[in-house]
Amino acid sequence: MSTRNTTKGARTREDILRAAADIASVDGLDGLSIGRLATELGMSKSGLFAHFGSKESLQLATIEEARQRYIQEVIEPALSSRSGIVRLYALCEAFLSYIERGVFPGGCFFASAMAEFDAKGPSSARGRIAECQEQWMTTLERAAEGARASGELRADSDSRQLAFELEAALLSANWYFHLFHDATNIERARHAVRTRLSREATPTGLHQLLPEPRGAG
Amino acid sequence: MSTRNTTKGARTREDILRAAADIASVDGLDGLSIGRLATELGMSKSGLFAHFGSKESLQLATIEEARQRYIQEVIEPALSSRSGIVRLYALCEAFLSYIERGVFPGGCFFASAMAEFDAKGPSSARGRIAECQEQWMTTLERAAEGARASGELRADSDSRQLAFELEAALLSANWYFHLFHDATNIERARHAVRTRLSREATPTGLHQLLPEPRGAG
DNA sequence: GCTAGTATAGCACGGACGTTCGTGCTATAC
DNA sequence: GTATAGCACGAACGTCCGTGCTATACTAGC
Repeated sequence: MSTRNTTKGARTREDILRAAADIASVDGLDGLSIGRLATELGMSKSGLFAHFGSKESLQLATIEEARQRYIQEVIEPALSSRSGIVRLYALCEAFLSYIERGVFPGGCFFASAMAEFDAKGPSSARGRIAECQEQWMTTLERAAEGARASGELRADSDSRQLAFELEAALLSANWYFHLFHDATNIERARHAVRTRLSREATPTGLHQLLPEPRGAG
Repeated sequence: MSTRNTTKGARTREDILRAAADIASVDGLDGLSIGRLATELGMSKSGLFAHFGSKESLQLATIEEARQRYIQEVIEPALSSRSGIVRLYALCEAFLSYIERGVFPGGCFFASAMAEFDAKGPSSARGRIAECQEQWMTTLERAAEGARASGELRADSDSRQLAFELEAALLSANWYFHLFHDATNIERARHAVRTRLSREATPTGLHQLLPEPRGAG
């Protein structure tokens, strides 16, 4: 698949980054250590290190790897829904599914990273994480704005506020699901998303949210 | 004040724990290092270490210190409000104010700690953090339940669900406020809390939420 | 099949970590 | 005035960290 058709070095690099993203989702990007990563992959510290040249560079590359996975597992599936309130809803559902599926073993990589760097001083990793988070919020906001423009959300709807509230529910689902090992928290977020969207929807939008009438496929 | 009236060792211990809670709110309980803590306080690593005997014990004690601060700065002020929807609202406002005031330099200590231990394996620190978080959720839930019992929230209201959604807004306020250095996110949470409570409130409850009529003080 | 170049391993470094130990202050108790 | 307890100190430990340097193994093109 994505391996082959490329040089050996590039392939091991990908292997490294996959493992790095998994570990970092659990232990954080600072907790990710080169020695442990090398052991886990059965290679030497220095051999692994040579691929990146610095820990900071490894962290940045790991973020990009996680970003690709996020796009593939959350964004793209949802963007295949037609725009409007359905897409907005699909984005939320795609996120919750991504948590349930355990795409990263430590829960959402970006939630973990955001929390880790939240209050720390500036660094390139922190900056990149903030960019990613901002971009995700904007994705939600644009979807809401699209739904509003096509009359599926109320005209006086505040898209950024709505995005904030939806994201709040999604994030909390992630935290409490893992902290208490209790999937009920994902259902709570689901419920919150649905009622919040229903409240903000116009009758037209509400109709889009309901299951398709028979014979539509 | 709280110093004096106690032995010297106990006072230093308090000083240590105050600094430890501040540092841990920024760098996490694992990122909290004994050497750095000692340097910050102008004392020796070993002298400081002797107060606790192990890093794990220091972490536990730091959690208790943070818990006391949280109770003093969030819980107690809110519990002085009379029970019902007003108290529930006061709890949310007290939390947001606690974030704004910067009671911990790294934002909410327990939010940081929850995120840090979220996906990690069991440890005494993780267990204690989960307990604290559970207790806070229960505090919100009980306040909601009280409001429902006294007819200020709708009879079919789901108190735990409401607590989850309020907490979601509060947590996200904390994350995004610090990540983007933008206090707008606190206002968004404020707005979310108010509308969510208004939606769930009965006419009686709604009246409680509005500013007091003149002459009431 | 030899050579160029890339990929990995080996080894050593300086520093920070948690932890232990022996020692010296500085009060209080006798 | 001497014995005792509490508190803090400096030095050292073993381990792990990120990072360099150097040599060896592999791989690809002629």
